[in-house]
Amino acid sequence: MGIIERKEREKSEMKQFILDAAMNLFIEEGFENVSIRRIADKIEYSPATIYLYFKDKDEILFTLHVAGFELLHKKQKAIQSESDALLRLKKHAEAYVSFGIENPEYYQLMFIMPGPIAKITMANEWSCGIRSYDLLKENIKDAMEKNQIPKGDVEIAAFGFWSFVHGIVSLLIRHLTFFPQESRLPMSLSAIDYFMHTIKK
Amino acid sequence: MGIIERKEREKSEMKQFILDAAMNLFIEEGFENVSIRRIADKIEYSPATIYLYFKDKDEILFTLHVAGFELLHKKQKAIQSESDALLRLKKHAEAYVSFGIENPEYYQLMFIMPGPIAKITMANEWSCGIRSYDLLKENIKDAMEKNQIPKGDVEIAAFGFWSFVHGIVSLLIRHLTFFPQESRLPMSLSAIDYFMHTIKK
Amino acid sequence: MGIIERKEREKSEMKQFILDAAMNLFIEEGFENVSIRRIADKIEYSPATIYLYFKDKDEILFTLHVAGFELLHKKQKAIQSESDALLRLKKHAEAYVSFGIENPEYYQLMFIMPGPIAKITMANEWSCGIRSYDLLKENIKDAMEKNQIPKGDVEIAAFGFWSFVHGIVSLLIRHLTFFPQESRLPMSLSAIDYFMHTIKK
Amino acid sequence: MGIIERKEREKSEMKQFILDAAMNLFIEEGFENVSIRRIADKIEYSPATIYLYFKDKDEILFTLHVAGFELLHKKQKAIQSESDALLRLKKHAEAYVSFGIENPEYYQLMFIMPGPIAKITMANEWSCGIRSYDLLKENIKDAMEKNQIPKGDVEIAAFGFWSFVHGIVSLLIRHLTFFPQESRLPMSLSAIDYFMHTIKK
DNA sequence: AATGAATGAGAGTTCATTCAT
DNA sequence: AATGAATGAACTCTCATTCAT
Repeated sequence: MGIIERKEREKSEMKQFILDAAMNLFIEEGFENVSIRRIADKIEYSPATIYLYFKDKDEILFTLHVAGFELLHKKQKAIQSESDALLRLKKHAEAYVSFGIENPEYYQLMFIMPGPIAKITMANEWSCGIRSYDLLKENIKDAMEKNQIPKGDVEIAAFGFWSFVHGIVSLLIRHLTFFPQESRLPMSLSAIDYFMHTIKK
Repeated sequence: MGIIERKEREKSEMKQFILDAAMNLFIEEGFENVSIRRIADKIEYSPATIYLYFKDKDEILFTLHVAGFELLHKKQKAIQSESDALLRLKKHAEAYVSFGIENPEYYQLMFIMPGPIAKITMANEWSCGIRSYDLLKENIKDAMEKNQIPKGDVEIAAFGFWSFVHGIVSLLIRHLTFFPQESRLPMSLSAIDYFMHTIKK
Repeated sequence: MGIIERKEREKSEMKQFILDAAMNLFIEEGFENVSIRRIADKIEYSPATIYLYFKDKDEILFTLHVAGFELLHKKQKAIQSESDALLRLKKHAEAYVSFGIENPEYYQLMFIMPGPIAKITMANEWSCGIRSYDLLKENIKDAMEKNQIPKGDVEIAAFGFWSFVHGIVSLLIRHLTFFPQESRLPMSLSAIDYFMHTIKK
Repeated sequence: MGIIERKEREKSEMKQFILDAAMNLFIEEGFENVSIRRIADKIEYSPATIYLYFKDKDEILFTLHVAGFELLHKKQKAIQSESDALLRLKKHAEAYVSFGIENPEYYQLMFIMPGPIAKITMANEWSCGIRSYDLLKENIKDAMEKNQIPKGDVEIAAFGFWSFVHGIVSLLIRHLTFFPQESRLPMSLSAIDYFMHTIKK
């Protein structure tokens, strides 16, 4: 039994090795420069080897995608302990935005790039994303019930809320604002602050 | 005299023909599949012919880009006549979102795709985008001054506002919501409605 | 009659116009950047127009080639009045080398580039070159007869002599020496000087 | 162990295969017709395969270039044992010229073609050529010191000497003489002979 | 388990040239 | 006389992927 387990452990270690390399390339050189060959060069294996661990390039991207959602979800669960619904909502937004700013390459993969997303929606594997969205809806519902924000259709409010934070990250990632690098997070937090302030009943 | 005019008309028609083909490819096959050759195939001309009308691929993308901004700006100017500041702000949002939903391929080119954006920001040609953003800031300032929305830093409020609508369009374009095609616009308008309702002082 | 003549004059003026443009491009941008389109751009005519005056690109190069020989021949005839055979030989060498250094692009066309030369030898149009070569042989024969240089096979001596000066120009044109631009001519003259000094009986 | 060696041998055989094909194309079709595709066609491999063995086209040309210098240098070292300085100089010339006549395609690559030369001088990789030139200068200096040829500036004399032999080869390669193929070498040797005879003090 | 070798398909671009007008 | 419009053929190079070993 030990042998099989060891083999499996080794296999998954190698997978992780490849994923790390891919993600690094991603960060350092941008999406369009991530190629199988480049990944292989980076880990000092041959391109063919990668195909022993992943069916094709898409599978690599998809796996990274899922890992990204794991990371985001962890961040969001961490603030779920906050008891005040409105504050929790705010922290939720802050966590989301800071995740996006700190991990722009993951964010891109998860929410912006057309290729991987298409694959994922097709594969009905969006479940990992839905989990996070459900958390958001719960928080909104809670805040509405506690009369902290105006009542309304939860689905729509959640969509709006998500749009807001997704918009912040998207604009920043694409450098569509002229905020200097270091003031991105503070500016975003200020925007969230203003928004939460106005929404408060 | 008529001859010159006809030639010019034909030339610009051909240009438009190429642009249309490029845009169609865009919609149908996604950005990474838009190549000079594919465009040429589509219009049943040789690849070399395209270079008679556009300097290179970037010029095609850039032209589409500018045309997109033209379209958006026109939509926004149309609602600028609204005298009530808050309502104007709302209409502004609605116009933006409906532009994005109606012209997803333009929107993608203008605000989502990495390639062209880099070229454009470099080329200091972002001016067409700024024009729209300035309109937004004016409207917000006006609404603040008229005490219709909470006072605050205009820059930040504008960033938040833009994030909100940009987020809506981005999510819809990437099919990250499960709203059926036909209910996208109504859902978006509802979200804007809820948002404008909460922001109102 | 006048009309026909005028037409012909205009035709040959246009030909010269094209040739000048080609040669300029040659000088300014190097051989590989001389294209029909570039020539056309330069003279502000369409590429097709050029084909009204020249059968194809090769004919342009060939014509320039002949013009180069004309220039060289003129230079050589100018020193032919020198009565001392040895001195005449020296001046011959100097004229050749200075022609090459002053008109590197012509020289290239005439003696270095494979394409045009192949065409020319095929077309048996080398006559213009032979004329210059014959002058050289005469001068050598004269110097031998006057006992100014060692007697020997005139054909061989002429070949050696030509090789010497051709070698000088070729090396300089290809920047195979590290002499700075301005000292090329003096260095070449010194080399000729040394050579003529040693050859003197 | 044998496996690795065999693989390496095969790899270098393939490299040589490509180089040979390139060189053949060179000879048969001239420089401007040497393209990656043509090489690939010739060896009946796909163009992409070539990139497994050479980084790019320049590397192929550069490799051929260096091989040429290796060949030339070997020939020159072989006659360096000659003790008489003047005779050594003569043999030097003969070796150079016979190298050029026997390997016209190498010679062209090394000393005549514009493209590769530019790359090489830039890359400061001209060292292989300088090695040969230094040998020449030594020989000339030696002959001057031994009073076998007229004293003078070594640099200039070397330049003149090199020009002479380079000129011979260049003229022959470009078929600018009408010597029949088989009498090229003898004619060249005769020319060297005459030249060495006249230079002798 | 790992890989060296190979490739088809495709990218953007430039060229000399033709021909109807 | 001049040209606008068009093109086929070529260029270098990169990619994801396969397969025998």
